[in-house]
Amino acid sequence: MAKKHHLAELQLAIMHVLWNRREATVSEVRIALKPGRSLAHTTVGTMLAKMEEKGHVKHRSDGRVNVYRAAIRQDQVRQSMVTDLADRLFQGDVTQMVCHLLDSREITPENLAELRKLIRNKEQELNDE
Amino acid sequence: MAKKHHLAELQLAIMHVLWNRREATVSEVRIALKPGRSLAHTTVGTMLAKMEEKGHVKHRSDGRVNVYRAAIRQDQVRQSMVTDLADRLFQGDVTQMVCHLLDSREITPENLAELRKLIRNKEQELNDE
DNA sequence: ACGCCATTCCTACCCTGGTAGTAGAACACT
DNA sequence: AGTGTTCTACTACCAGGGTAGGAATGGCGT
Repeated sequence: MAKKHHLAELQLAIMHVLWNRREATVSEVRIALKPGRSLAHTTVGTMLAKMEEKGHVKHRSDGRVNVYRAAIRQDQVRQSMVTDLADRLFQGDVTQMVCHLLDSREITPENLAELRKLIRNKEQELNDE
Repeated sequence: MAKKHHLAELQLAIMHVLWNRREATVSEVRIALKPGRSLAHTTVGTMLAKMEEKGHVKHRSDGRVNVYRAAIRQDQVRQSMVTDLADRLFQGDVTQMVCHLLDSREITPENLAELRKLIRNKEQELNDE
């Protein structure tokens, strides 16, 4: 039942690394973060430790190296954070939110086509019950 | 140019109060927050002061009472926070985000109809250039 | 006139995210 | 064996959100 997975900036970035490759050491995470974010090795390590306390990641020891992996799924986090924002910012009004989303960035005709399809499917689902 | 209006939980709640009524005193904000959130008078005052430093709200003095009002528009905040989340969580993939949004809560057929219309308008816009 | 009440201002505190230094273990090279 | 690198663990520190207590002030009821 949708625990509040509230991941902050850096934490999300780290999770993305972990979601992409199944496992990663501190160094690997640090390297992966490199473009755009130059952190000390220890910083990444500390962050991972904190995240482990919260249950976001797990680790196993391989020799003297810690290998981390995600302990929560990307869907769950996306789900929970999107829902959260929809509530906090739009009082749950999905339409409003999509509206802002469409205004917020460049939309290609392909995007719109996809969205149309998405909605059609959803309508189908509703009818099937 | 889309400043990062990153409003946290309580701050957003306060802004909502200020957006709904054009102006409010500390007490009024406190009362409005009451269902679900019982804060000391001073807490609300402190928060408003902090938010004023950041330029989120302004105030004028009416007698000995401070009357606060929003200094940023709801659209701006919505825009900036939605965009931000889309980037951080979906690398900017709007379709993905809408997809999660549709799964995240109860959608009525009316919602879907609205969304369809929204997309149609958007497609129209694109064609008009 | 005097004590009570509401209100602001200032200060303090705790927690979390983010950042990193320092110490110490383990290997690796010469 | 000595020096350097890499890694973890521990500790520290700052900023910001959130929370509130105490002091000061001015208004109000009786």
